[in-house]
Amino acid sequence: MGLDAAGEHLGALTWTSRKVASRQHIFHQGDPQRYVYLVKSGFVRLYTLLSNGRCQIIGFKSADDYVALQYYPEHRFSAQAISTVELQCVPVAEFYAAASRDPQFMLKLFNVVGEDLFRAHDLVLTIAKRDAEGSLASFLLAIADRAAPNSKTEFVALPMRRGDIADYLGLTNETVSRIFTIFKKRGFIEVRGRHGIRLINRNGLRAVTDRTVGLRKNSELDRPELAGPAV
Amino acid sequence: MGLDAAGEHLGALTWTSRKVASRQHIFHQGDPQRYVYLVKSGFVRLYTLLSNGRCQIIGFKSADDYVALQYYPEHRFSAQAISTVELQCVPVAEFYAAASRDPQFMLKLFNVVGEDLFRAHDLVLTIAKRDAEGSLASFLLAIADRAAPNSKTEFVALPMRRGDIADYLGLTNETVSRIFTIFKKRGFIEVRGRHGIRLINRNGLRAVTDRTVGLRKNSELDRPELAGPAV
DNA sequence: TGCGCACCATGATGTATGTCAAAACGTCGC
DNA sequence: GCGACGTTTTGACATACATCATGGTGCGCA
Repeated sequence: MGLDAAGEHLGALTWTSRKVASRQHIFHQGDPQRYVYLVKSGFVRLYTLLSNGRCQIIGFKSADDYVALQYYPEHRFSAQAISTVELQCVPVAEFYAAASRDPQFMLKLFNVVGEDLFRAHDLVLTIAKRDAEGSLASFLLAIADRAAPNSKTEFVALPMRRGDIADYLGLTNETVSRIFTIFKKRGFIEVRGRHGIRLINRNGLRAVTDRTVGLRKNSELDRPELAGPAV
Repeated sequence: MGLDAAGEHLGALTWTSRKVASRQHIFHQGDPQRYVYLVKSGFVRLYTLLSNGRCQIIGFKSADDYVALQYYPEHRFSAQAISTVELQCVPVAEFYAAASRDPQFMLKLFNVVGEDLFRAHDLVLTIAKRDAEGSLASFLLAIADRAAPNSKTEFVALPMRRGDIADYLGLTNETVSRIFTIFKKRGFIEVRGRHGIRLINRNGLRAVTDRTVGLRKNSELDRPELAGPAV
């Protein structure tokens, strides 16, 4: 998914390296989009600012993730470093011109956005009609899996602050804090300083994950029927 | 965005028409993906079913919208008709093979998914940390705009049930119902039978839209700084 | 045209989580 | 290693919304 996998045509592109200090913005929502970015190291948070000043975090990006992978004149959200970040940047016009010449790469980009879409849907599932414990449990498991897929390591880095998690899950930092304490007391996790935890009991978290509110026995939902064009 | 705009290469594809009755499924989450669909008329709801039986609606599709526009072996959500629906279907393999031969069309597909992604982010904004009135106001304005962009017509079709709106916004049908009544009493809307409303006071709704809960004065958020690779 | 059922509306009540306040803690600079 | 600040934690309280219960209504079908 990184530069290496970008196909031969892209090697010729004018990638520029850029280092961004923690808390600095990479770009702002509404800015004209000049570059497509690829994260090399560090963590980035993407957020939208509403007219009333509210901040909703819509995702976190880390190494090998693309940022602002869209073909649109202006940025639709803001991107801010939450740790020291190293990026590679390529001018948008050049990027898409090259991609258009390489259908295989274009398909790959299509898939990357498709994954982002899937993640966005997942975020909706995580926050809608789920109680706060469920949301946080879901988040912790997801971030652990994303950092080290099918790994059994217990340590998980949490580079973002509690407030960032709250702004991501649609909670308040107080609630996030309280639930960390609850999970700690139940022996699900162990807090290692401010930027990391150890997942001691993943199954405990998984059990919490299924809890929801607002569930109504919705009839006729998933009855297998024939798919495809024939009737 | 429709078949017409699909480019010359796609005219040769074997599109099949299919008519689906209300409440019938087009495909189920987990089914192997065989076709890409293009809605010609009617309304479709897309939803995910969680292990605990909860149903989260992640979107509604209508005329000229693609459904299941992803390059992935199985469907990641279910699609169900909420009215009589006419579809056109094309086998996935054939679809992407043709798209790969037409970079311009591939780029178009990329943009369609990009729009879906934007909508998904918008859904997150709509439901997270917003009170129920804000969510519903947002929803009504969005659906009105989508059905007839920059139009002043007051009538808006609501083909889905109250429960569907609830499952979309992360509320209960009772709450949705109550808020419809509130909006009615305030003179924002007028309910026209079960499947339509008239937007009488859009600005009233817009005012409600900005209300949130859980807002904390998040410092250092959107201070304009320099974007791009240079520093 | 009218019946019946699914959908919708409204009421009473409990609870999760937001809000406000203040103390404790970890981290970063010196 | 020390101090100071921003972050996190904890507590007391308020409230919006889910829940449970019941009655009302539009609409599809005979």
